[in-house]
Amino acid sequence: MIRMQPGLTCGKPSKAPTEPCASCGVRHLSICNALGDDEIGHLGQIVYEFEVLPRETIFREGDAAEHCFNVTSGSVKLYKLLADGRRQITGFLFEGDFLGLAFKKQHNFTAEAVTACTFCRFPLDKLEGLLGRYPKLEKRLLREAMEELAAVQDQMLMLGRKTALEKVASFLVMLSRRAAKRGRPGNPVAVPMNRSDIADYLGLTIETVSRTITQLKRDGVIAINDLNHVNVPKPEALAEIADGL
Amino acid sequence: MIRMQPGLTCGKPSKAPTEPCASCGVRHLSICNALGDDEIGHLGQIVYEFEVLPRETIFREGDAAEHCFNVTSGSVKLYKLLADGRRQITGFLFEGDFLGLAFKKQHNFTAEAVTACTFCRFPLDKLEGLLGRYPKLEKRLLREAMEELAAVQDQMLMLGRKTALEKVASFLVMLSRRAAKRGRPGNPVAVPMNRSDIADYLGLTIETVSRTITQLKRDGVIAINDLNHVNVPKPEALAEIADGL
DNA sequence: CGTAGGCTTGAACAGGATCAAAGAGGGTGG
DNA sequence: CCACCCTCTTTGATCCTGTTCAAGCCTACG
Repeated sequence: MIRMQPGLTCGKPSKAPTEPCASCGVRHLSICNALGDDEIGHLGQIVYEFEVLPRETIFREGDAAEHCFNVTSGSVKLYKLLADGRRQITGFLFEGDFLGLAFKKQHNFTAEAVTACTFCRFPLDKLEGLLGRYPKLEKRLLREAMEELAAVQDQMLMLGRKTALEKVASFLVMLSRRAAKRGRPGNPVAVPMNRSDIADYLGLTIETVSRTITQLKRDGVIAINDLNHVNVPKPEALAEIADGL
Repeated sequence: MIRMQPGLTCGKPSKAPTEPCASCGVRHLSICNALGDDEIGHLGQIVYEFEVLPRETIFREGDAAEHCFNVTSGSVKLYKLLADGRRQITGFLFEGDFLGLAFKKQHNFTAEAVTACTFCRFPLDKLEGLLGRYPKLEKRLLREAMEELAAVQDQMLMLGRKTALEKVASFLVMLSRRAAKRGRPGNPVAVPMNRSDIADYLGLTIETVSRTITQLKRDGVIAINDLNHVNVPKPEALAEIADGL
């Protein structure tokens, strides 16, 4: 379990082409795609692009909520802390994922870069203006929120009722599915986060995560090349373990 | 237990006044309040009211999602199951709470009455029509969904990182706050659900819940009259325990 | 009364945590 | 290019919180 220390504020701006959103590489993955080619210019007018290094903080729990963001590359973790430093990672984000929309004054979790990342940033007040103007954007956000709520219930089932083995298996299955959805390899699964992040996501310790991965390896369900890439010879077996079968 | 079938009505209809929504007693708590007096008649035209007994199911995980609901009285639990029967209760609902909005074909959790309940039911297709017509209704739903997402992150922090004592304390604090928000007594906290439901909400066993409550009692943080009503002589102490202080 | 279901309490167990130490890279500077 | 160091990961030994198994208790209800 990690104790947090104050980090850096977020990053430097990256290139700003004339039509940033129209030609965006992850538009098809993101909420921006709710707007058509003729409308997306409005997003481009309020967007600011920037990049951050691994471990840099995008925003902290309690910060004034003035912007929301789209991840355009890299991976991000979201977490909450208890007073004594116990940490729960509530989610990981990848390219195309949206974060930071809150109708409250303050963010209620911290967002931190796992790898180097690039983001689009939107001022919340201006985005809300666009929401009023384009109902389909709002509808898209609502849909996204409902999907998130569904996913989060699976996560609670996992946290509250699954064994360590089932948790680790669920985690790998989740990573694999999300990679596949982005057109990336789902089988040698990319695992950009370290053991500590995995542990804090699963509600375990790094030692238990490590031992469990070793066990899956011993049982031939997974095979490990480098630490950040897991081969899954038997995806069905892994999925069954994840579901408690 | 009464088996529900998709598409069929559950429970029996309750009275249907001429203007059901305009005079609704929980309107101020619910999303319906997004519509003004002049507009709310449209809701009344598509609403169907009914009641269910304790332990009756409103809908099951996997059922076709054809309706959404507003709880008008009573308490409801939402849960997911693993194949072997392990259960995680992902939330409790009380009067004014909304459930069942899904943009997927199927519900992804089960909703079951804890106490006797009354509901308003809305056909999803017709409600979506109203959403298009009244953006403020959609905005209200989005806001509600964001609040739900924020609450659910606290819940994950609890499930993954809190001790049994902290979990039980958090649970009581949650019940107390939600009761207060509805203008009900927050101090003798009403606890409508049984130990088994509490356990499955907190990711514990009934024995651990029972022992933990006994401990809180022994420590003078709570006092118990009847099993369903908890007195909290030291609310601050309980809140501190809940936050891990 | 008597019984059944839910709650509490006790005793033993176990899964995962904690404490400790040894490997494995990877980057840096000599 | 290599030696050193720092961090992350793995593995081992022990501990402890919460589980499991089991028995008794209370209360509502027939």
